[in-house]
Amino acid sequence: MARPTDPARRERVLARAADHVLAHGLAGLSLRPLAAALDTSPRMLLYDFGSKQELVSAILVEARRRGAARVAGELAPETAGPEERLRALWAWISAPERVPYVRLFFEVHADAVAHPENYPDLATLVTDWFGTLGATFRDVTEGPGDTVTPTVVMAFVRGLLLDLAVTGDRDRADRAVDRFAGLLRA
Amino acid sequence: MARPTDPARRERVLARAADHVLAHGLAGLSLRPLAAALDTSPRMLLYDFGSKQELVSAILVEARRRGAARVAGELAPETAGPEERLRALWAWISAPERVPYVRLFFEVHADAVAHPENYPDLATLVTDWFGTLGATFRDVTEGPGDTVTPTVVMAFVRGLLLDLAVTGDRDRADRAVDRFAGLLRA
DNA sequence: CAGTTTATGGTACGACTGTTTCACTAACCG
DNA sequence: CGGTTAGTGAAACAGTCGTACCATAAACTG
Repeated sequence: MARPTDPARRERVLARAADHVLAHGLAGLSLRPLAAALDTSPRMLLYDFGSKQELVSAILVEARRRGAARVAGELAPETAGPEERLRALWAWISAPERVPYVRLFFEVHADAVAHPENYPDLATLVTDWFGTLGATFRDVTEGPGDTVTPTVVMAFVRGLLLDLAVTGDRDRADRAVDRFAGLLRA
Repeated sequence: MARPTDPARRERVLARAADHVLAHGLAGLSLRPLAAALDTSPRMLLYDFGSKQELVSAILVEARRRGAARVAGELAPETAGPEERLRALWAWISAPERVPYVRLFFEVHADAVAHPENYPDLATLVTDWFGTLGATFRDVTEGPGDTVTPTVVMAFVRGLLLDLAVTGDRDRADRAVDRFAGLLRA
């Protein structure tokens, strides 16, 4: 034996690569500029990740991991009613700090819709928000196996997020949340 | 003077190019394969459109033109209530024939969110559905200047479209429309 | 016919892509 | 020390990209 491997180095590079993708998007990603921005070389990226495709996968997993880590802790005080929880969800997901994640979310999903063969397990990625959201909106729900309520809420939130991301009209978006919250209460 | 120009040829190529993009997406588009699929040459594509960027713009305009031409005629029988019109809107936009347009819509918007500088007038593209939809949902509206109602409806529809496109779960999507229609009525 | 303009083919340029190969250094074990 | 393995730099490979240049054919006017 000799010179033990250093797995932490790969993780450091991965973290900075995820930062870069969250800041600049996935579309134009290529190894040489990415390596330059990360103070490394395309040689090392392939040494650590095998191929560009595997690097991208690792970046997406990392981005998803970061998002999931936060949604668990910061969301859903169980006490309030569904209307307040919708507002909390919207406030959290539409906050400026979340913009990079939202951008990446839409980028990946748009690409997945166009080329599903590259994303074998993406359908589950959409539906597994329902685990947390089904719990969050349990009392508006009709039975424990109800997937329709989270579907409705998430469809509205995602659609409104896209609207906000494109138009930047936060005022109109916030008022739309008010209106939708009113519909939920009635 | 000599040999008069033939503007119809450019339109023929554009129509077939739009077909190709609607079928295969914008992401991996490049001139040589596109030209091959269209029985022409990259040389001629640039001769007709000036640059790839201008070609893409023309294709997007053409795709949008086709979609707008249909939505005017096929939608919104003014007689029915808002619930029926929502169902009609959903049935129309989620029909299998619309899948290519929906795919392209999400692809363009995702790219626009990541790189807004390339789409100077995209915000209007999102909001001008409100002209037609504001008319469609006029009676659920609070006054003629109300943009919130169409925002809510379109957010729900777009988000649910993305869900359907990714998961393919039409059953759950249709039931979500039922639920949302119930909320609108109440 | 000559003259003029549109349309087209072929080709090459420079830049960029992901990946591979070769060489080399750095760090560890016995 | 020698031996072994991890890490790394530089360069090259084979390919694609958008585009520009040069020639030439095709269709028209006078």
